[in-house]
Amino acid sequence: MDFRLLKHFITLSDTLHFGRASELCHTSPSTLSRSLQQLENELATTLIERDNRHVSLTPQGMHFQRYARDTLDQWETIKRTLADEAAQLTGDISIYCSVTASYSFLYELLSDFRLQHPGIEFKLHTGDPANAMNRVLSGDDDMAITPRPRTPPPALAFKSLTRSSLVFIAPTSPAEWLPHTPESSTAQQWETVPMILSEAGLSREYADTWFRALGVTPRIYAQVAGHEAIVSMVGLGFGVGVVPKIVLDNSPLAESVKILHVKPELPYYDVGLCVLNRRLKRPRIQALWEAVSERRP
Amino acid sequence: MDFRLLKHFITLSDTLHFGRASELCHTSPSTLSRSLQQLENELATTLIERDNRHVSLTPQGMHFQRYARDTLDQWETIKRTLADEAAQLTGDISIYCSVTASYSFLYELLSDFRLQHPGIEFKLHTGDPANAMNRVLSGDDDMAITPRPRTPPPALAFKSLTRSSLVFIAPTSPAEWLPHTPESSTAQQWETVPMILSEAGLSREYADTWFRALGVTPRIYAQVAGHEAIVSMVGLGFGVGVVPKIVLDNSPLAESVKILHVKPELPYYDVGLCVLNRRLKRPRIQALWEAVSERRP
DNA sequence: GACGCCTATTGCGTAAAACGCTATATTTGC
DNA sequence: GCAAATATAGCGTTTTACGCAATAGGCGTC
Repeated sequence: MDFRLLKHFITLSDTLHFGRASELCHTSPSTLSRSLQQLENELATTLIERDNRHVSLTPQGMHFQRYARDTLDQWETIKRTLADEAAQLTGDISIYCSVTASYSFLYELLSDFRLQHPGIEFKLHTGDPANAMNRVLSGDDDMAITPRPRTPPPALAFKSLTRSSLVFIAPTSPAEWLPHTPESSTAQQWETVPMILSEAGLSREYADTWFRALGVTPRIYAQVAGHEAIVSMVGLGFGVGVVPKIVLDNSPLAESVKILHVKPELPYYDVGLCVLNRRLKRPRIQALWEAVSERRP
Repeated sequence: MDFRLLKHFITLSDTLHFGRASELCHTSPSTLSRSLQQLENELATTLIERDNRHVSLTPQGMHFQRYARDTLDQWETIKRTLADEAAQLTGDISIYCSVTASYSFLYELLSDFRLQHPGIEFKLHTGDPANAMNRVLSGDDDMAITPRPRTPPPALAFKSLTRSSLVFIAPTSPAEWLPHTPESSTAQQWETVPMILSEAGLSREYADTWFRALGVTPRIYAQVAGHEAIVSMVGLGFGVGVVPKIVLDNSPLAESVKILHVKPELPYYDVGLCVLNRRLKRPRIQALWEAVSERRP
């Protein structure tokens, strides 16, 4: 069923005259006759009673006329609607990040963008930054805020937002296992410290590297998913943790812990936004990506 | 826009895979690809984001998917509806007849038919029987109950319902101009009688013929449209009228008038149903026509 | 009552378009 | 890095659609 058939039928049912209708449709009477035949075959119904001299609608024809008009109207409506939607970006963008990132970066990142593109909805998923890249690679989320790995997968595009340092944190309450001179680290003063580390992710890798350089196998008290939980456990006095400083700055438990200024310091790392290269073709993703580039000159 | 494009799009948006969708559509992947291109061209929008390895719906695609499903649903619905309507006759049948006919014939004519074809509505127009054939010939009404003329127009089909005689009627109240011996008519006793006749139609023609045979030019007191009004005027004592006996039999004023048994008697005539031959092709008209044939064995 | 006009329909030759096969480019997983 | 997967463009063939001209039938008119 082609919409041209509907147009032909409507014109015909308005004029009740094949010759005049064919002119209005910019076609020949024979084409119009065949259009109507095709329509009536598909519907297995007579829509227009006609002979060489008279043309009139059957009851079914009147009914079908309403259908045809509605259908063409709806077609015009969807065309206009889709054009409007294309002009104004719409759809969802899902972002995966840590709770900390949702506090610290996101507002700044999205506040302007939301005003500029009110048709776009954001779906925010928070969780352990260690999963961030996989969530993007698997397509579960469009974007993620994550520490930039040393060698990002080629399918991902990366954009730095800020740098942050990893820090050791200890409870402010006293504990006998606290290293006495964290500024000059010795192996033996760290061997008995109960450590609270990430299960995985860059902070864990950096911490492991740090201990290996010191020649120490740390006593791991707990492995935690999510940096925020590390702050909690350290604040409760369970041990010493390693977290990005930015997590500490945004933590409501910052008072319960203190930074241990160890030597050598843990490395800085980039925190940035990542996205699948191929999703950058999506207009709304591309728009956000570029908005991030142009932010804060 | 062809509905096949919509089907292709829906299958594609369900499977998100050109190969599998093409099998479901019983076509080739290249056809499917071109269907989608055509659709996107007509809509000037990207519906499906795709590369050699991934297929996904855009926001517009999701919106259009709803439209496409609705549209195909509506198409199936109208097909079913029209098929039902075709199985059960529907539409209007308009009938023109005199008030008398509407009392006397119509109930009998239509009562069974209405039960058998509840989808058909009747539009009843009453008026002077003299107009009946013209109403049908011009297409204003589908059918009419009318006296059968001596030579019916070739475009009309005719079917007798009953015979009726024309009668002279006079007021029951005395009047000096009343013919004293209607049974043996003489010219002079009729010349002064105030006659109340139809303006036109068969009853008028027959009356004229009757008077001409008698060699009398009647004194016409009033020319009336509609036999029922003749009974009224005669009942009020204005003169002598000529009406079909059946009108008298159905008149509430029958008590106010009496039949004059004139010699020679006015002729009988057929009262029947007429319809345009070409309208007999309409199923509902044909059904009624045949129901009339089979009525009352 | 025969003739001529009007008009929907059909036959047929041509034009267009749609289809499927194949090759290609590109991506992904091992 | 290689092989498998897959959407798409090119191209030859088939199918479909179009319009012209002829046909058939109804209707008004002389």
